[in-house]
Amino acid sequence: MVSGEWFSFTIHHLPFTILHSPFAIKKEMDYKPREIEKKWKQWWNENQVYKVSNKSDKPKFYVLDMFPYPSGSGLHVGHPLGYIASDIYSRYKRMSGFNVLHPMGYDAFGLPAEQYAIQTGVHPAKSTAENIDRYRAQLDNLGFSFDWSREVQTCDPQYYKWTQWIFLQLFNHWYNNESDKATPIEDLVGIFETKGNEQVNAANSQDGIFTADEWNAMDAKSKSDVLMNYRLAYRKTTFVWWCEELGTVLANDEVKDGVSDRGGFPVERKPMLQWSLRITAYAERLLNDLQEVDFSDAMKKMQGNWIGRSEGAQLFFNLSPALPKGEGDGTSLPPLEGAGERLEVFTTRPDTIFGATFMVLAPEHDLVKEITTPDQQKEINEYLSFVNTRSERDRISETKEVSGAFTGAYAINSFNGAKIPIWIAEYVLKDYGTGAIMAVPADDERDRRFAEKFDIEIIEIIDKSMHPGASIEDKKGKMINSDFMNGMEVLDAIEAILQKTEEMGIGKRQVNFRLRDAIYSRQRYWGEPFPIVYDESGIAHALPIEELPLELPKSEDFKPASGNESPLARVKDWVNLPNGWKRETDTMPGFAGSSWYFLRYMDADNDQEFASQEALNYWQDVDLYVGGTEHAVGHLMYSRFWHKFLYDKGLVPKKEPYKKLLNQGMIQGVIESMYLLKKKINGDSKFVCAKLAKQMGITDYVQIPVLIDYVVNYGSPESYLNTAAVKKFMEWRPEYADAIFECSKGTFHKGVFTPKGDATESHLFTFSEVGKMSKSKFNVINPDDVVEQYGADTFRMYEMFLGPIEQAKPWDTKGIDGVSKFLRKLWSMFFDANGHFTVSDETPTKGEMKTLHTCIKKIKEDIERFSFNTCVSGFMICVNELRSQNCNKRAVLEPLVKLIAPFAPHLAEDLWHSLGHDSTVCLADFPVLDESFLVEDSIPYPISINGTKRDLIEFPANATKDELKKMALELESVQKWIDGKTIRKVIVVPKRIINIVVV
RNA sequence: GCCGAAGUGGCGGAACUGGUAGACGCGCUGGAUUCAAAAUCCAGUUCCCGCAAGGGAGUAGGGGUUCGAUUCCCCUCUUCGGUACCA
Repeated sequence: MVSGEWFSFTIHHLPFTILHSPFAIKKEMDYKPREIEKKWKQWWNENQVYKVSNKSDKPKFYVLDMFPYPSGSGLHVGHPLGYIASDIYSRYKRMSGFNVLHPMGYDAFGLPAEQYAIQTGVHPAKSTAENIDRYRAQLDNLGFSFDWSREVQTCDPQYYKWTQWIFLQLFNHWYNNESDKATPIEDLVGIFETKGNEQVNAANSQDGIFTADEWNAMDAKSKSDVLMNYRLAYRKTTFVWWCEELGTVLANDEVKDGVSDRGGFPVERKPMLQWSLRITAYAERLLNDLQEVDFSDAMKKMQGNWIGRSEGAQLFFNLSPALPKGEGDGTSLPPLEGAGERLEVFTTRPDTIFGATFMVLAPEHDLVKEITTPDQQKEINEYLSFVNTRSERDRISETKEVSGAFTGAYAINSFNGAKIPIWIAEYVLKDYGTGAIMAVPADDERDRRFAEKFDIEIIEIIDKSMHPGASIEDKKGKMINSDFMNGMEVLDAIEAILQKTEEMGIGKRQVNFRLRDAIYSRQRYWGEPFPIVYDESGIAHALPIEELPLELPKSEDFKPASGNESPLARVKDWVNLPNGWKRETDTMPGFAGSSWYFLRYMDADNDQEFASQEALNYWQDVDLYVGGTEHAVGHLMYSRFWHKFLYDKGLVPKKEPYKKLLNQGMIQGVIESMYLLKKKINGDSKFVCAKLAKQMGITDYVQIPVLIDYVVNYGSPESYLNTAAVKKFMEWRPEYADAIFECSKGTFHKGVFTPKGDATESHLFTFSEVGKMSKSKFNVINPDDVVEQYGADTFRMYEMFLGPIEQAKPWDTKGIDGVSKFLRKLWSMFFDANGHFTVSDETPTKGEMKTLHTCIKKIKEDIERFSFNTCVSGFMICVNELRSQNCNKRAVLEPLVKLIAPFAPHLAEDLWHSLGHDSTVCLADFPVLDESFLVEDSIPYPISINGTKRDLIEFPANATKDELKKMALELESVQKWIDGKTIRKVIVVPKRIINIVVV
């Protein structure tokens, strides 16, 4: 550019440019990302650009990332995907006039650090701190705009003080179903003292009813036991998932497919005394309030299914003792007392009662012992021991095969006096409903299988002939063989029987949830200690707030203890208090700290409260929460539950913690593996080429994952190892130093390649598949390496460019060159070949302004709908167009720099300062769209004949429909197609298309 | 099995409310520059027929609604995610 142009600008227009004549700035001509990134990161840091205040005139906006668990392997390229998206959004909002809270922290308690400690002896506190340092360095490398002054670590006593405090609040409350909110436990004591528990409508696990007198007569321990059954955090013996390998109990969502989610170890059902949280009290609200939040339908569905609400009825059946063979009415049943006298089942289809030809109890059901007749005792015992040997995996894998045993006892159908035999079977679960069902083989698939196997009568009760193809769930058909319901439609019959059973006092409407209370105890060291002490009689007492945080003792002995004991039990001087009381030795689970961390960021240093009311009222809730779907039923449910509890207490202003949830897809890795023959050849291992292995049976070989760095063309079907790679592989895995490597080109053995034909080197095909990026698959790509080569801005934009944020996709470094090239092009628009700053203050052309404003419109719209991949292509189009226009005008380039600042902040900051600014681009105003630049004089109209495009013609933008129609029909290209035909119709869609229909 | 999401060139993907299918990028092909390479720049690139002009087909497959369908409806197939004796 000619430098003379620089002095023609008007000074009031852009006053600062005078300070920077083109001669004053001498830049390196090339874009050097690593240099400028280092420089501006430091500058941002020194100037505390990202620090955010709780006081502002601007509207608030809270952008939250799911904080990471700092694992030993560090971040891989998949982790930052969500962080980049949220960072772009935060920066965009900040520039658009919002006071943006965008914090980061660490979910630092958990099993892996402890497993690592057991293997290596390194204390979890130490390894966790080291991992956090590493994560921080990796995160810093990517230029995120986090306000680190608000960092939280869940293992920090100043943080978990409040985790413990919230736990104690849960401990000190019960759930009142009448007012539908959590209520202080003192209130409940007051009710018990005056009225007993009969009138209390609470979420509870209490069996039986007591009067005020009975309550008042109880000793302290009994009272404490009763109250425990009402608390929101309670201790009870329940069947829990026990993982022997991990030495701890696990929650429902930590068990998948019958094995532990972490580590994949077997789990078993076991009755244990454990702390639990009564999340079931909130089931209905957790379900209903999903309507208010902006989560994906898939996410809502997942949570809805997990909660699993079903409407039905609770029905009671009188029991009948089985008559001993060949005798009169002598009974072998002991008299039952209290509620146990009747069998209680849950069913969604009370209308089918006349088809109930047997009852099934869960094997663990309390009644089993009491009702089993002597004749059947042996059979029942055998079945119970069979059930005991079955792992959860067995039960899951054999869902088609039914098994069971007859107790010898009967239930009575109150409507017709029919005697219904009572069985026990694995397929009925102790946990769900009442742990007992009435089985209707005519109308239930499992019940039918069972009846067929054990030759039990099947009574058809619904005539579905009018509804061919309708499933059982459709609830269609006419009742038959059903006494007073005969002829009714199913839905009417359900209503009729519900009324009747309620009148007769043998049943009532009931809603059931699949959701279980959350087991909250872990027999581990590396977690929050419970702020609970037990007195001599075993009554649990809350620690007073002054004693919080109850710090985790600095034990070096964190190995799992024998039996069900927790490692903390061995720290005797910590457990045993001077007054003879004992501390709880279990620790809290991983989800404890993560259930409320987003609130702590609002006021992270507060040592008086978990966060001040002022801060909570300012920030309110999370506007945008970005994270993976894997937390759908765990973390998200727990934190919504805790938040609702705090809301009941008036401690947080909103019912729901997260307004909008964005789920980023997983970035997967490519797993490359080699085929190792199971059979050794003369004592040596042998690997064969993937193409050879395909011809063999799957049982002949095992797949050995190989470090992807060695593989040529990794990720493609043509991936292979050449001779050099095979050598590297042998160095890496010395146990295979003497192995034979056979491929179609020849055989490699002990450093010698024996070719088949004239091949010169080995060409050992490997097998490629897309899968999880993980240390054990040797396919981890460290973002640091990519950043080192291309720079953080390129990395950020490339990750966004890969595809829609919500979609899973495999990492592929090919293609990053395109983004890198784009940023260099953008850079080069500001400098000439000699590195002179060449931005001019000339007035831009209409075309240049149109290009700019088209881009502004696109970027703004696309950021707002989280379509970051199309933003990147929008920038590319803009830069390509401006370059073809040879644009170097400040009035275009300066807004462009601001536009791209959320995506490539380092580059933008550098150019921004080159443009003469002293303040940061991060807080500059985001460019505003001026539609007037987008107005067109003419519009290209596709002309189609019968829906097929035949021409593309520019017509004046202000032409009327009739004019357009006339002009279109006159076109030569149109005449050709309509010649000799009849025009049926001409459709003119202004600004879109003209379609001519001919016959 | 049930629930949910998706299926578009050689590849990643675009087309937001039914209106030019394949934007943008990678890769590939040709050319310029260079002693040469890298880098850069220019041109081309859905498939089929054709030198071309042009024509035909085409968004997993089949059917439908419509002047017009990647988009809406029905059926089938495939892939991914969730969940699973839930009564």
